[in-house]
Amino acid sequence: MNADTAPLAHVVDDDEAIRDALSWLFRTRKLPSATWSSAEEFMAAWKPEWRGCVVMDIRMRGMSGLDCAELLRRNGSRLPIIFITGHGDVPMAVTALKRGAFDFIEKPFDDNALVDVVSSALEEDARLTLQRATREDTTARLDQLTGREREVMVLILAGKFNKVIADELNISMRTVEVHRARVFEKMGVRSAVELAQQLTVAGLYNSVAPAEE
Amino acid sequence: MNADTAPLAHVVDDDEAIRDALSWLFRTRKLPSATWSSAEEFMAAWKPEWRGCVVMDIRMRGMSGLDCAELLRRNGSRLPIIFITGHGDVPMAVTALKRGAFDFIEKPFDDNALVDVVSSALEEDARLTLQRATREDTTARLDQLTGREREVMVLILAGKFNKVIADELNISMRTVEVHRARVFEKMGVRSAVELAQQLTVAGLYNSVAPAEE
DNA sequence: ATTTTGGTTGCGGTCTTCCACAATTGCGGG
DNA sequence: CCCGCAATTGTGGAAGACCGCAACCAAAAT
Repeated sequence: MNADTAPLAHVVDDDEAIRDALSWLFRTRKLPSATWSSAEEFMAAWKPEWRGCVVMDIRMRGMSGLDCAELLRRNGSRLPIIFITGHGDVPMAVTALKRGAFDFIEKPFDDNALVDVVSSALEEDARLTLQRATREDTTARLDQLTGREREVMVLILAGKFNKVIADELNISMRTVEVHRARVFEKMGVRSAVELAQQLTVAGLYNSVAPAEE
Repeated sequence: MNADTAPLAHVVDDDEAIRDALSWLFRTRKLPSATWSSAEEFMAAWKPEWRGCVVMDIRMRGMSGLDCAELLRRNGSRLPIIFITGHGDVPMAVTALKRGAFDFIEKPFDDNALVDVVSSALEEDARLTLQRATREDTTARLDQLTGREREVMVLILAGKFNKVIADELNISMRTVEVHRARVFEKMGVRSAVELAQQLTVAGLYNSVAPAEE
């Protein structure tokens, strides 16, 4: 794993004292971290493949932490975000958490508690990343299917016989067999059951085989 | 749907003025509700089949709202819980939400906002209830499988041929076929693909067919 | 002692799947 | 105009899935 994708706790705070304190804290606890002095700076450098988590002040000069989180989500990031704040109120915390923040911690915070939270955020990201990897592989395979193959696949997943599929698509059974074989080949499976299984673990089942009956 | 299972907004608050205000508010907005003057009273009456949501004060004489929520969860309830509080602090809100509370609202609250939250909580519960129904049906079917049938089912879901399954279990192919047919019959499906599909929508796939390969 | 239930097996046969070999049509790009 | 690709179809055969019928054994229940 190269430096760009190694998991990091990204500290985003416009207060240098806090950055230094957190940086020191994480270093002494063996948690890799990086610091950014503003949301703008962080967002300018951010890349989708970054792993780890974000530890961010809510109130900063320029872009707020909440807005930054929103922007991250919009850009497709799923990095767990831990907000820290000196003057947070309940509605703010509620909003942040309901929008998916990993945690919301008030200053002054307990060093051990914060390290624990960051650790679990890193674990969470590792878990999500792993899950996403198989999902992306499956998506890539799905993308190389031709339109007809996709149609056939849906019917296969509906548990229909080749004969029935042929009938519904007004093509010969033989053609269905060819498509079926190609689908299995491209999806890297050897049976309809394996196909269903793969789509299930990738969490893509419902997106290709809409519920019916 | 009888009176006991009709969706209700259960108001739990030891302040009669609040109970009356909420009761009136919900009544005028056509949201069915019931009131309870303490967590103990509510828990004593509570039944697992209750539908709707809970609107509860955090700070009450006797059992606190947080403890009551914990108790509810322990007893298997998945009712969405909306906390209201006059003197909440950030850590309390964070704790409540991270433990699964639906929302956390400070007094004085905006009537319209509260009604919106309760409405979405009711919708959420309806959604969960529906989902749980299919899940329970599937669980019931799963429960009537014999041990051997379950073993065979797992291997079927692993995409293995009857021949291979017979080999792994040291039984004849014919026996596998019999078990296979019974599994399909008891599960109410007609193919392995449908079986995988059913377990998927019921969210039980991973509990019966642990990831491997 | 008898019945029920779960697990087991064989036979024979039909239906489906899967595959190699062989070909045709239509479309877009070089 | 030729090439590559997607979609299409056919033939024939091997392999697997599925089914009804018939049966045996052991343990548990009645």
